[in-house]
Amino acid sequence: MSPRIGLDLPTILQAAVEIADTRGLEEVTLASLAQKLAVRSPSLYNHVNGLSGLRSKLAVHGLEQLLHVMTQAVVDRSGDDAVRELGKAYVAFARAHPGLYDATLRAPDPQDEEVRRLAGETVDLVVRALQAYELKDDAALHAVRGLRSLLHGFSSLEQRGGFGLPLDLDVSFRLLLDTFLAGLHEMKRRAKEETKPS
Amino acid sequence: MSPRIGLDLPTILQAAVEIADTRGLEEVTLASLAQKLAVRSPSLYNHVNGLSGLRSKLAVHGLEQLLHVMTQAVVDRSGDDAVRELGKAYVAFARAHPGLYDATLRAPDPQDEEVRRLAGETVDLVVRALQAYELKDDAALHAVRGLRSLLHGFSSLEQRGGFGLPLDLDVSFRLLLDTFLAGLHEMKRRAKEETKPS
DNA sequence: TTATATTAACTAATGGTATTAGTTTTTGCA
DNA sequence: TGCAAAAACTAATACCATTAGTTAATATAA
Repeated sequence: MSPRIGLDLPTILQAAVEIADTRGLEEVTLASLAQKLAVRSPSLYNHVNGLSGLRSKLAVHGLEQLLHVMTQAVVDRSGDDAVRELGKAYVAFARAHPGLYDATLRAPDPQDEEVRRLAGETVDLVVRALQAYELKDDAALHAVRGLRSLLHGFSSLEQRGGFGLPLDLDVSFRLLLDTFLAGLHEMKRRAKEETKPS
Repeated sequence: MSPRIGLDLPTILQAAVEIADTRGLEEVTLASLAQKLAVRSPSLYNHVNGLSGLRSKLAVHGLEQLLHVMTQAVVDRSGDDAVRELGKAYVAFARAHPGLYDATLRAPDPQDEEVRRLAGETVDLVVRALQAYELKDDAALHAVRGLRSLLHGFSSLEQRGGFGLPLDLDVSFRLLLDTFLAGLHEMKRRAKEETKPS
């Protein structure tokens, strides 16, 4: 029923994450992974459906971890505080796991059931964090997209060294989040204005 | 002095852009490019320094075009209007040239002189567009980073189909920009408050 | 007009990649 | 003790980038 213990998926993923985070996602090849695991590359096909299968599993693995740290960040918080901690957790994850973070964004098939489930859970989490702003209907979902755009954009550009300026990155990030939050408050105020014009 | 007319760099870049925008940046290989140009792949080495050289030239080419459309977008505009048009131009470029846009973000060497020059010019352009908000010192540069994060994040996620929700993307983008601008105004107001407390 | 130098494009060869087919070997269980 | 399952293996194929060395076209000088 179960011959040869050998490799297992968690071991493989751990090694792949290590390569991705230290050498970059492009360096995660079946060849480099097999070498790291002291195995011949065809052997990996017993655990993973080729390179594309490995990338899918890596993406799911990353999304799970990202959702986890985001979930931890918002427990017992609400409003600006929750959003700020959420943002810090997101950026911290991308910094700690640049390759794995990269992998989460190359989910080959958005059709993948697991990916869709995790994406949905993440959206729900952020919607809850944004409750304090009393956004109605689709507005909350648009805000989720906005926040995600901002977090991903900052993380992505930071990783690629896209910010050429000699300026403190943490300050930039804090200001960006502050500006967005101030904007959310303003939108909330405007919405109230409309409802009951003096 | 000049034998065999044959290929030239503009022709090569045009073909590469076409492949990138239709099939994705990963599909831009020396092999696929050579086939499209009805030439053997080693011949490309007479014009471009291998695959990495091609990617560099593609990145510069994309940055030039992006800077151009952004420049056109802000002429004779200022304040919210300028920023909104800038944002719309950025997103429109990324939508029209997904592969080329992708290439601009994988500049292998941020040391590249041409890349640095274009990046600097782009920053200057955006700083000018943000003049109306009277941001002092580094604040303007932080705001540039913020705006760029938001624009890149939205474009990147849109391209990767990262937004699973069935929600109008243009509305999301407009709201995001509005929120950011409202935030900028609020920051400006707060700064004035500090300067001359009533 | 002819000869030469320049250089683009070529062929051939090498090494790295993923992938498939088919074989060997280990190990749990009958 | 032997059998079946499955993991890891070897061998082979196809595609990729890249380099070395050859062929051929053309602008310019003689």
